[in-house]
Amino acid sequence: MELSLDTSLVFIPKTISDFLAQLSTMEDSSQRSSELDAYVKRLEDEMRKIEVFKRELPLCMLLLKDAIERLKERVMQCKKMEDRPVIEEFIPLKGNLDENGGGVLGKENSDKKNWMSSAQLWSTSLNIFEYSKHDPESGLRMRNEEDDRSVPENSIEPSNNRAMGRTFVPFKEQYESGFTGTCLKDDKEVSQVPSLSLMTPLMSEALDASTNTNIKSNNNCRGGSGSGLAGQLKLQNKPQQQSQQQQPFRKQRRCWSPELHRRFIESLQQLGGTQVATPKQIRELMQVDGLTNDEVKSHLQKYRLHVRKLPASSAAKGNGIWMPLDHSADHSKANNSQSGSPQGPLLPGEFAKGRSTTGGESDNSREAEEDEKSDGQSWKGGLLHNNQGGDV
DNA sequence: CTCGTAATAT
DNA sequence: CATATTACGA
Repeated sequence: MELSLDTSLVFIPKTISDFLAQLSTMEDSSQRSSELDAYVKRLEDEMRKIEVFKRELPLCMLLLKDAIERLKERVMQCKKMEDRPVIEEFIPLKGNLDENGGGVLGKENSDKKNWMSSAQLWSTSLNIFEYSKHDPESGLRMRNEEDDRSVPENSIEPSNNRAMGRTFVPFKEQYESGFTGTCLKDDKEVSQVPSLSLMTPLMSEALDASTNTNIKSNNNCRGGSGSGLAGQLKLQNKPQQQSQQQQPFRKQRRCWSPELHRRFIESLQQLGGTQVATPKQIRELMQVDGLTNDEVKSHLQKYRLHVRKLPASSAAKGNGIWMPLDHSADHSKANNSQSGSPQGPLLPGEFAKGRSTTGGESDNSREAEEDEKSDGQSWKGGLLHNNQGGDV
């Protein structure tokens, strides 16, 4: 449905040569140059857009830059002698400009154009976060189904199976099948929300170990981006000789989507607060496929920190604390099949916190744990302008 | 091993 | 600076 772009206003020539040719047919030279200008501007706009991905799309950048440059030359020429027919064959940009990483070799680059359209690029408040209000679990990869497909052949990291073999990340690109949310038997509206899926980090990427230039190509959250890995590359060069001291690849960063975070929060609450929940429990409760303990642990850490930092959230009104779990309008669902107490009193809150861990502080500020803003993306986004502490 | 936290990387 | 990953001690 993304084809409803308003391309009506601006025509999109098939090729730049096309464009130039068309341009040359124009009589009015001023129109010509303005057309040219507009086109250049559009090119520049787009280049700005993909600027973010310049690492992933170096060639695109190149092409774009080239095109812009040349067109600008045209503009110059145009402006100078306004009567010269501006035809000239342009360059490459012919029919198919597919050069996705390492050559997908015609396997199935058919949808390669989709990944962009489905991804909301250019962050700028596009959408990512607003559906967090009442969104269904749009695209989580639940692990209910245990659909762990076997690791593709190019898994470059056999030795380091964290979580003992159950957390390996499926490398399948998920932008096409998207979330395997279908596992939710409970009709949790497995909507076909475009984009928004659990981004699998796909840690191992084809990377040139010899030159140590690791291609960190797809690191954006949801774009599976290229990741052709259709099995055509001969990236079997798995350097195991230098396995001793080097671990050149850091795991791909996991992006905590609002969905994920939401689940995280819920699990957290069900477990009784940030302080009593343990990463493993949380992870198990979340039932998100591919999520590792460490990731949860890390997230927990961050979460705890933030929660500690800004304790009072909405104090202005006597608007006490609203239990952060109610938000969604209606979960009309029985309950999770977790433990023995279905639909029990959720939100046990946290009372006993005899955590005599390292500090032994028991006097400290009260429990500020459940101040989550109920919806994803909370601690930093919502409201951080309530400084009653005073200090700046 | 898991958990918590610090160090470190992006 | 924020966030995620890794390292390390308990």
